[in-house]
Amino acid sequence: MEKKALKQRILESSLELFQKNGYHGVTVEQIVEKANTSKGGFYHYFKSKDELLYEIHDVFISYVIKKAQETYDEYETPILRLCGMLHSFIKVFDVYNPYITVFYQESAYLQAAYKEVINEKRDQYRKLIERVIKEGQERGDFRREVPANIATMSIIGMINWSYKWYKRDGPLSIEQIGDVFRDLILHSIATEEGLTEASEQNQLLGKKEIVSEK
Amino acid sequence: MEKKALKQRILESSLELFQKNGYHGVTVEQIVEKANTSKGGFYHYFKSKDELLYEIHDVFISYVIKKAQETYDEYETPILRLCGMLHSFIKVFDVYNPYITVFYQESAYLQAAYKEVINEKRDQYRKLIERVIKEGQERGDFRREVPANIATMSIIGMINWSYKWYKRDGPLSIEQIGDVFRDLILHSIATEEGLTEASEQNQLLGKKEIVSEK
DNA sequence: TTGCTAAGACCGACCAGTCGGTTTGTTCAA
DNA sequence: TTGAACAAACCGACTGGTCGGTCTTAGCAA
Repeated sequence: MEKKALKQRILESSLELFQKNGYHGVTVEQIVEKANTSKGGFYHYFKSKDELLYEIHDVFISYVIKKAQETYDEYETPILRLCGMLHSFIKVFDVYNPYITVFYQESAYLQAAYKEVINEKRDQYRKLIERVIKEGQERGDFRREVPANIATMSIIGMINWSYKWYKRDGPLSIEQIGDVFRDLILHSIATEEGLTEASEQNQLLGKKEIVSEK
Repeated sequence: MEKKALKQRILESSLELFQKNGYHGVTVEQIVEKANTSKGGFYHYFKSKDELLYEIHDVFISYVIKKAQETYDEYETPILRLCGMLHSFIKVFDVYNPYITVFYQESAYLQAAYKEVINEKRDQYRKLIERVIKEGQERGDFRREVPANIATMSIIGMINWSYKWYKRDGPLSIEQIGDVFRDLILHSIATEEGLTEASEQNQLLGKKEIVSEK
């Protein structure tokens, strides 16, 4: 934590500390010390500790939305779009890992005004996934009897929860986990036709299908 | 909050407040006021605010484990066991709703010693589900190519996440959600044979299959 | 009288945020 | 080229308020 711009240093230091001790388990004093600066430096860049928390939230959710939207635009079919979004979101876990923990653990402590902004964006993300699923149902790729909103939340839940157990240095790589998630999700909502289409398309893109070891 | 034993009143009051404002967003003073007692009353029953948090965690996770174990013992086949455990866990959301929120939101703030005890129990629960899945794979009910540990965490994640969006007075009943979850999970991990077996058995137990509206 | 339960005034540590200041960088007139 | 004038970046001692926890006292049942 040295040469970078001070604001960035503060963000990274706080993130690391928040992840370990929670927002309320960390004092501004500690952040300032880890970032190698002072109270003055901190309050020069942030109006308050609350604002810092908000900024962490906003950086993260904005990035996730951007990635999802890009993926949506990149592909044409619901299946490819869904797989792509899964893939991109899973990958965020590697890069933005500390952000994620703070995002899901501490959002309760956002001030009301900030919380509203974040919830708005969170909803935007949800709606994009739901849209992909609905389009897939219309096209016959996904089973129509599954309520799209519940399916959406299931998928989001399944992935999001991994922030609780996934460890970068654990036995499972993020790619492995992503492949299994894709497999599970496709099997859970795709129709027969959708499933075969999916395995064809994913083969084209060089994505691994999970297979029995023996 | 009146007639009941004071300890229970304190628990319920704190739960309600924690759910709304988070552990650190609530003072002992507020708890005491809502429970219609005093600091003296509070510290007579709890060594500290931390201990109260621990007790909330413990009551919840112990109940969940007990229910899961009972369900395991009640049924014979992996499919019935899994469906039963889903059902019982989903139902906990209605009864123990405030506990769940606190459990998943505030466990970061448990003191190290307490945290260890809770993690131990949490693991116990995870292993029970994983066991059912592995037994199902051996029996040919569940697809063998799916890693049991990831499947377990997917299922847990899917269900757990619903504490973030499920509302008791929302448009979706807990039974509806549970039915959809069961459908999604079975489709995601069951084999062809497992699926047909599941629909037969669930029909016997009077559980609804989800169907297209039109 | 004894012993459990509870009341509530009080304490002291802790911590977000302030404020008067210094240092560093930038601009521009002479 | 210089250095005066200004501004932005950064420092850290201090404060005011908050809140978990203590302690003395009081009610009351047995």
